[in-house]
Amino acid sequence: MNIKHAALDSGLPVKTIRYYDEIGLINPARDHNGYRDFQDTDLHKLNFVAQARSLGFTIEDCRALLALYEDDARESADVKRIANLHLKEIKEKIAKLNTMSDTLSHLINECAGDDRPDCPILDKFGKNGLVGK
Amino acid sequence: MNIKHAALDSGLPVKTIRYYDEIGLINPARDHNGYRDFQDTDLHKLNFVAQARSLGFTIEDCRALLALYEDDARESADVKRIANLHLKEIKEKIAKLNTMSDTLSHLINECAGDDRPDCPILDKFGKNGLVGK
DNA sequence: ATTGACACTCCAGTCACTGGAACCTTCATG
DNA sequence: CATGAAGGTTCCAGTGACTGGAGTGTCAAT
Repeated sequence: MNIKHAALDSGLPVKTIRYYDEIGLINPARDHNGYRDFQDTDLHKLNFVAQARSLGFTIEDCRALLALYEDDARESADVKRIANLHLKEIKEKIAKLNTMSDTLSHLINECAGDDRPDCPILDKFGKNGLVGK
Repeated sequence: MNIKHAALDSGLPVKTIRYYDEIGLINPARDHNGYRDFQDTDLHKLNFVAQARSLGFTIEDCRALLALYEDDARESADVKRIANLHLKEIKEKIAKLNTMSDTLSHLINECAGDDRPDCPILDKFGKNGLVGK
């Protein structure tokens, strides 16, 4: 199976699949002409990685998860630990973005958004952090 | 005022300030010895950028906002437009992360997290996308 | 024989820094 | 005056996870 098929199957761009090969996340066989030849296990891995990436796991997480996936003697606790760490990071990101969103929404609401120069957004950026120095 | 003072004043790392100089976001004067010499306007700009960056604006956004900040003839509508675009991006990121968080939480809840290999997280990663092919 | 759609590798760029090496300046101390 | 510490400088490389492009090779069909 050629790389285009693998791309269609996994939903990943061809370029990304080549990249995953380059960094050793997958290791497809090669045809006589040098073309990658994807077996079912390769497609399986690509789908696995695509799923994990879509949930925001890093490539290194994916590497670890793939290793566990292929390890019959794995302990689900190891998987859960990685997932929980990642969930924590996601939640931290959400919290940060919510703070940004709230602050920015507030500033935007106060800005007239007309043809005059007065702007609470710029005021806030400019004056904060200098007050009291 | 030397770069360390500027760093303490703005809360930005020294390296970051040098980087902002390199990309032309600031343009501090130089002493006879080649050291950067920060004036009040430079500190002002650094604080401005630090504020904007903490709200997630890109460097190019910061450049545009700084230009507006220094333009007496600006229209607040221009500022508001940039801010609104950015807010939209933030909200999209939050939505994506919330989806990730929900999916992952669900999977984690179903995983025993013990010494046995069975793991719904890996099952989901491995089998999804292949079903029905 | 040629065309078009594939495939391949390698290099550069993205974004916003960050770390490190190698070097210079300034000031205080022995 | 030598030395050392603590500041400053530049330049280069690396981060993560791709992505775009150049230049080239292969294959099937016309």
